[in-house]
Amino acid sequence: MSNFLGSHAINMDAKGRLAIPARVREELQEECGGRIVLTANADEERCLLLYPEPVFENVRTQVLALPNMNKKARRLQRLILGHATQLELDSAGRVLVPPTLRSYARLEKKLMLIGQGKKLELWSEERWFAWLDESDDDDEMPPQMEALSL
Amino acid sequence: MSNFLGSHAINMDAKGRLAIPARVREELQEECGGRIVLTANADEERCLLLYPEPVFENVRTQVLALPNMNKKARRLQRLILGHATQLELDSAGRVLVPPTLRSYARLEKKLMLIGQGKKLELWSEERWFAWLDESDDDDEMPPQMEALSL
DNA sequence: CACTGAAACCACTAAAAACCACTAAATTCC
DNA sequence: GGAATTTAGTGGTTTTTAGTGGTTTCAGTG
Repeated sequence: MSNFLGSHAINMDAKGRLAIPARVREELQEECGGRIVLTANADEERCLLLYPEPVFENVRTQVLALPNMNKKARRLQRLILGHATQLELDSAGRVLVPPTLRSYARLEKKLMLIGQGKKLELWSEERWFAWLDESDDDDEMPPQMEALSL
Repeated sequence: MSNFLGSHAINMDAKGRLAIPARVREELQEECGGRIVLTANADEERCLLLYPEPVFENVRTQVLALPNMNKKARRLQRLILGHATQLELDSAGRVLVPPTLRSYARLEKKLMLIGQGKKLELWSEERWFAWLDESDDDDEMPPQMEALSL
């Protein structure tokens, strides 16, 4: 099972292609032969999520199974399923990010790729740094988190 | 079973024809030989739903079976059944959207086609982006959704 | 019989995908 | 520590395919 860690600054070229860092590329080759799924993040942060294809299968199944007469559930479905795109790395180890995803996450040239265990997050560099500066007074801590000792 | 994913920006021409993106077109050919049903969405979002014909058969059966002394149920029946139109792709892979459906969903030139698993949603681009920017404070989260780890 | 509107057909343009070559950076060996 | 070799990253070019728009033909209607 994959285990993506660390953050990488990467550039997207004029055609919307972005070179996956070599380290990450190796992990992806091993895990899924370079077959990945890129989709939108469901919460309010406008970033993209990059899954190895077999990992996304679980996500897809879970999201499809939600009761879709509920408004929040429909929103999640539209965001996750409605943006999910299967992609493959090109001969140089790059992926072409579809225009709809590019504009959803407001991606321009400078991006950040953030390892998050079974998946990676893809942010516009600007938004990533802005998010780092934010504080999070509003929400409550789940009980499992209270018990952590890091 | 079909599995529509991802979003596509597409244009409708002056005759009301819209070109189904090649990826989606292939799936539709395989699933139902290009025989599809287009109908209205039942919830408050004014978009259209695009089903492979055999998948719509299930929907039709379920909706017909609803007890229709209830106002909400009657509304659902009128919207879904009353707008359902069977269509086929033309030689160039396009469908002609009937005028009533066009005006129901306020479709103009720029549209978005959104994969939602067994079906696709068709939105006016303007409305889709407006919906994306909405927040959804009002409704409650179903328990299955609380438990998700994506 | 003429006219209107829709549907099928056909041709062209533009965009995407695959291919290829170069530059820059890092690592290794002398 | 410096030079050489390998590898990562970048950009451009060509080829194919997808998308768009117009034209003709057929059917229905006044």
